[in-house]
Amino acid sequence: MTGRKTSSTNYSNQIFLEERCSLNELINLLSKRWITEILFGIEEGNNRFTTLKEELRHISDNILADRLRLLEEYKLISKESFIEIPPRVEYTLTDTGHELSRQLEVLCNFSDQCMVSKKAVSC
Amino acid sequence: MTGRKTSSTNYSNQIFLEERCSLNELINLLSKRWITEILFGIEEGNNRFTTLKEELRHISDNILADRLRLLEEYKLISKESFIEIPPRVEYTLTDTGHELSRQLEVLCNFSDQCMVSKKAVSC
DNA sequence: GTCATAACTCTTAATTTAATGAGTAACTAC
DNA sequence: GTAGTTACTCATTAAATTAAGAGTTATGAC
Repeated sequence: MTGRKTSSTNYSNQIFLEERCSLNELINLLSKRWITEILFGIEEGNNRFTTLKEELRHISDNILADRLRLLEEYKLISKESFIEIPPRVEYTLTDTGHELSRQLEVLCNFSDQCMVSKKAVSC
Repeated sequence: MTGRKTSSTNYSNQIFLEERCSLNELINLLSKRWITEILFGIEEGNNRFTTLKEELRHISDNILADRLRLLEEYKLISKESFIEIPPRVEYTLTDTGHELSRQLEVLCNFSDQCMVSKKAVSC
């Protein structure tokens, strides 16, 4: 999870795209592996680190931690820590998070119909 | 552009996600760099390799070729080749492609409002 | 005193993705 | 006969992303 090399063409191209359209910024976030499932999981009330980890059986700890951090940074989820031993932390969707989730469900219906098995079929 | 290693955890996790929800397959496609801009470009009538290359100033040839191939494979665009010298090839959106483009515009409005400068603001 | 627990962090290694730069075909204009 | 055109392909290198595995902290249960 070390930072990017901001002097690379790779980086400046990403910036070019994000400046052209904020959709590219959103897609860049959504394309991080596991992130949609984490968002949907939290929406459905699966709101803790360990239970999310159980649901998404193959995710590794550092990735889950990173994704939760990202979602919080983008204000799509918020985090509440309870001072207990062992610690308890709960995540919930923000209003923006709920709105995104709703939009993604629409897109999901589209992909269900149109992305069957690696190739689109006519809608 | 060589193939993936299908025995990796990286690969099997991607499959796990795509089987969980087809949205992940769609996002995986949309997350390929430049692909949304190519889709929008073609929608707006910028329908040739060279002109797309000019519009997206920093894209490299092999990436553009790969993205066009992908979009065609997913039946979001179709390709017409004219037997001329120098060759001429034109791309157009399929019905599915138009529908996707429409859906992405909605998502784009969302991201315009909510992804201001790397961090979401309340809607 | 050893183990378990939750929610993480850190380093390193494997894998995937994107970029660079050269090359191709077939013809036209100069 | 040299350069220019379009729509590509190919091999190599650079960079980014993901995964693996160990470590942390404070406490309660045994």
